[in-house]
Amino acid sequence: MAKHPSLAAVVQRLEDRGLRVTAPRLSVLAAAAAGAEDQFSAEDIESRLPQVGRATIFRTLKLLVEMDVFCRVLLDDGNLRYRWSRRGHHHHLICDSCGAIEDFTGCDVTTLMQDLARRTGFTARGHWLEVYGRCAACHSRAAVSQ
Amino acid sequence: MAKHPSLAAVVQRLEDRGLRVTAPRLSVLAAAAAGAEDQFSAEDIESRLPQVGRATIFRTLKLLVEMDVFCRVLLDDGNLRYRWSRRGHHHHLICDSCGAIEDFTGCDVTTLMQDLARRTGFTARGHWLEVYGRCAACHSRAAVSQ
DNA sequence: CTCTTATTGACACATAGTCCCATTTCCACA
DNA sequence: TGTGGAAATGGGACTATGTGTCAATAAGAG
Ligand SMILES: [Zn+2]
Ligand SMILES: [Zn+2]
Ligand SMILES: [Zn+2]
Ligand SMILES: [Zn+2]
Repeated sequence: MAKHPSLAAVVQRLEDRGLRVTAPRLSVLAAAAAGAEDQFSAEDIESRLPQVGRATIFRTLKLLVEMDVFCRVLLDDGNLRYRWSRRGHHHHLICDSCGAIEDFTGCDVTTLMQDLARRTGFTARGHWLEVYGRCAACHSRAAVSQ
Repeated sequence: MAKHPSLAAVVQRLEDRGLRVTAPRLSVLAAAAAGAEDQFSAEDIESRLPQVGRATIFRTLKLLVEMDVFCRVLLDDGNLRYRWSRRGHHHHLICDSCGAIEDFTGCDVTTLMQDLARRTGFTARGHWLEVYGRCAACHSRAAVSQ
């Protein structure tokens, strides 16, 4: 599975929404794909694109998040990262020790929500979940160095 | 159940940690208790306490969050609120329509986590969950106005 | 009452954005 | 191929939410 969708697919989705395919938008996509990491901060994009206005960068990030091209990841320290979205409902597993982020689908909070509705009369429309811990790679690394 | 713990209890916890009970700290607690809402922003506190330095307000908020006197609530729009913590592991149900926040204990994400570990080898240390939807009161209000 | 040390306040700086508006650019259509 | 109108941009000011520094102050133990 590719780290991120083809540019053509994103362009298609922009056009489908009647939005323009502009140079700044393409630059942001390129800058997001350029990093070694699969995650990036707004600042990363800014510094990779000094010729693009800051307001435009934030507008574009917001747009691409709305379009589910990128998703936001809330780190344990409260900082925010962006990441190519795997699209559709998913959450993130964030490794404390190496900082890697994995996606995690098959979120089964529904039973939790149903239980909730029964108990409190609150109907959930959505939720935000981030999981912090230690990834498999860091586990084996730790096991080896023991 | 009281909206917030007694001042004496908080003072006790400060002393237990060897921290000083100072006028600014007491003011922040008073300002947090003063609002009509059970939630408040850093800015609310600032505006209620013009005589207290901004840095002190943020330092105090941070301290009280660490002490689990307050908790942070992440709204759907990304804004942050503070709230008297019910203490211990819990999450929030945030009503889209009236903005009310309810606490929700008995979070059973553990099975989810175990499943996760089996599938991905990721061991969860903690998690952050906020639930957005519609509260019971807003449901009945909607039913009446139909 | 006095000493030590935690804490404060002022201010500069940082990050993550938003808002405004004149200018530019895309692109549908003639 | 040209062009008008809408969409998007860039620059700059502004906001919210913090953090870091440091000299001055004050809590509270003895
Ligand atoms: Zn790791
Ligand atoms: Zn989910
Ligand atoms: Zn409500
Ligand atoms: Zn939980």
